[in-house]
Amino acid sequence: MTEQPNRFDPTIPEPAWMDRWLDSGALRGDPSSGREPYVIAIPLPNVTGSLHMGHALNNTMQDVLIRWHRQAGREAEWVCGTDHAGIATQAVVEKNLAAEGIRRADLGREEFLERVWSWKEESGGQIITQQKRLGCTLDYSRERFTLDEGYARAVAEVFVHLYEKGYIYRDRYMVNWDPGLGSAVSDLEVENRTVVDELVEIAYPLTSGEGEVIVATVRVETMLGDTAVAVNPDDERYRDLIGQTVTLPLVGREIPVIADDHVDPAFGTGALKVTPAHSGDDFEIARRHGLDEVSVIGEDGRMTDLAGAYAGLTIAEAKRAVFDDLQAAGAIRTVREYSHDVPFSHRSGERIEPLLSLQWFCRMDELAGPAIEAVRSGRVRFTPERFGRVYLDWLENIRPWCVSRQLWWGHRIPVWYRGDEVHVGTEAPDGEGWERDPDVLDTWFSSALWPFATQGWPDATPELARFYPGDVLVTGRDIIFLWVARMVMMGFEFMGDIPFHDVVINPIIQAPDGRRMSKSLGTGIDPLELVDEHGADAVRFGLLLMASTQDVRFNEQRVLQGGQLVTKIWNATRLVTARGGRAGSPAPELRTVADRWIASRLADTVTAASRLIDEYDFSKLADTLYHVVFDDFCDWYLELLKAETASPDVAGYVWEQLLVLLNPVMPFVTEECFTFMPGAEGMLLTHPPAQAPWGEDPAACRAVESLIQVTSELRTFRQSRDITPRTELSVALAEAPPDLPREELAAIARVAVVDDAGDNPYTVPLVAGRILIARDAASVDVEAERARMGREIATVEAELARAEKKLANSSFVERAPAHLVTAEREKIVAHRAALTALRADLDELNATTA
RNA sequence: GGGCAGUUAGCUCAGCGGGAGAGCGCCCGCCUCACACGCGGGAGGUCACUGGUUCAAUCCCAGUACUGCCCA
Repeated sequence: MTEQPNRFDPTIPEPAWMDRWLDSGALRGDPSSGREPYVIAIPLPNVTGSLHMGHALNNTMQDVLIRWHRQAGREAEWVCGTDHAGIATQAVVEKNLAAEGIRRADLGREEFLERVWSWKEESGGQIITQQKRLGCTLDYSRERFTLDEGYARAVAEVFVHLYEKGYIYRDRYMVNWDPGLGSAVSDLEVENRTVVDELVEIAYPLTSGEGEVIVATVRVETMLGDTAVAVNPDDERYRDLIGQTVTLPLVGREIPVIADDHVDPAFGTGALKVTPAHSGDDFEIARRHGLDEVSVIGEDGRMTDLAGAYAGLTIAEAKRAVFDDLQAAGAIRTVREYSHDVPFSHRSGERIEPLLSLQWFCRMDELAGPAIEAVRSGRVRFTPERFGRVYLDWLENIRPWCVSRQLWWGHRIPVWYRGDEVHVGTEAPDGEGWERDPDVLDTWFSSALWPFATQGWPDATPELARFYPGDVLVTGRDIIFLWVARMVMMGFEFMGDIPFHDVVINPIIQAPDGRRMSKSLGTGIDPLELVDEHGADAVRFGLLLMASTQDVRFNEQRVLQGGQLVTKIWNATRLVTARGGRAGSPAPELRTVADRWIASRLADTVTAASRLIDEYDFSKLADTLYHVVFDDFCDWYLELLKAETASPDVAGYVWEQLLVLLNPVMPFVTEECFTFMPGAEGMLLTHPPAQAPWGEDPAACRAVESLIQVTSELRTFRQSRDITPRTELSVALAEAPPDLPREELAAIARVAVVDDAGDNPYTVPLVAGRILIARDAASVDVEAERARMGREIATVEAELARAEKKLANSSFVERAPAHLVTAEREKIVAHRAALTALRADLDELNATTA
């Protein structure tokens, strides 16, 4: 064993420790070990991604869990890998190509995909390396990619199965068309933004020639595809018109006026133009009434042939032209500004174009049933609990999922066509002339299979048998619908069981100013830079401290606090070993009150830490460990050890246990320190869990609490009288708590315990009782002392008055619990005694100096 | 429009029926034989507002005002 250096540079040993953990084989879960598995599937990062603050927190939380349970003897498997991330990855490669002046279409599908694969091999998956820097003990040996061969087989299998069950179907239906992407996207990939548009009122003349109906729209160009005008059946203004027809201006089509409850009489004129092919709401109305669906806008963002004279124009051009023509025809009534919410694509940021398109959908109702029941029954539990409600609300109102995407990078839909024939299967059909569906599946379709596809499904592998279901999912609330709910649904459908029993929602860490942390806003903070600066342990600790049940602003001070703990751990190790503390020994004998106290504190901490892990309260866990190290172990126990009122073997034993407890949170410094403890064997990574075989010792705790209280009072006394810490005070403890450990007090507070504090001593009141300090009359500043005593007396008088007032309230005495009433009575006795003593002191002071 | 959070010390956050806590910052002492990246002492809060329940409310209930997020 080498000697422990004076100072610790956290960044130096980190890579070495990661290598040792990897070499140990302990990160690879062994399905044949016979131990109870503990499995976490990581929220798979995009292969294009790099580690941001959200990942850093999320991954640290998981690493704490996996390390804790690994120490506890569970067969730990933390599933590792990346997502092919269809849109994001394709976009990166397209951007690189654009720099060379090449477009995707120039290359063709095959060659483009080759480029994507080679990009993936060279530049993808950087995040895996970054996870190692954070100290994450993922099973890197089983790293998976959602587009690797086995995974692709699972995806095709799932598609075919769902198709055969009738859940997956192809339909021409209203979709969210993302013009920037040139693809449909799901409802979940759309966000509403408030925009100001021009609301135009257009007059549609009644075909009968008697009057007109005025409709309002922000999408003038879509009037070319109108197939009805709808009014509310209860709207008096239009009651007579229902059943009549109007003639569509510019187009000349005769379209009916229909009644539908969905129409809001208060909006616009109360008459709604119905464009089934280009509005979700209108589409619903049209399906209810069997109206024609006329698509006037195509997937290329241009007007179709059905738009007649406007065919080929872009949407913007058509908008202008139609408006001008309506104006010329005298059909425009009013134009005004109108603020409303419209959908935008999460992906491209462009305004969504709702249109009819032939796509693959998955019906979700049946799949949702068991997933709803799992959470309702508590088999799957959310932390914080309220997110279970969010999950249920969505599943209870679930709609079909558009699973096809018009991209190249992804799982190609396993469907082949030949004329009117359709073949759905994991393999291409026999025979000539079959063409495969060009579309790929929504990336979330494949990530929904993550918990079992990573274990070899559909093959019956040993891993699948042991590592499914997993235990915990730790993730962000933004993907409760996109991912969590779908994993539960797919888990039931294909494994017949839940994928995990706990879902822990990690908070979102905002920028220090409260804005979102984002690269584009320039508000991002790179966790790896923090690791460079402060070390991974400090960053992990700081993030955990920030991890409450609500969103928090990033606070670098928490990372600094982690850095302080790292230093403290380092130095405490030096002291413990210098005093002869060892690791690897059996539980030692407790010889002193200090020993009994720290043993009790350890027992308490082991219990608390275990409970906090079970409750996923990482912030409290970090805080608890911080305070037991700083306050209990270093501030008091090590001081008592230096004063030789505690035992080195106990110090060594307790410190080893504390290092074990701290290890899941701060793996690097604890492993490093452990190596400097004589007798230490192996790594903390696989060390047995912390033990405190003595249980709690309330008597020792009370004694040390008295010691701490009296010591603190004496320190305050010194400070207020400008008495240096080195000056020994003579203190009479006659009225101090009887269990106050005197030898310890003498050593730690630098006092001489005397029987008689002489004439006219200082009185220091305690919570219960008081101590007397001998006075050196020569050093007294009489005026200052008189003032201090006056303040002291006033404080105690106020306390006394408060207690008396409480007891004077008969309702309190009658209704409050007896122990509280008793406590107040005892306070009165103590306060009166203290007052008597203080007043006597003051009289004495006045008398001797008069 | 519906829902969910939040409003506590200068800052970031805990606490959640019986006398307000932490870390940092601030002020004052200490180079005390592990640590000055340290130790000790201290100042600093009508716990957003208004009502209600209770012997007792920062904590429970109702409402108001802001702030953030989700769904439509």
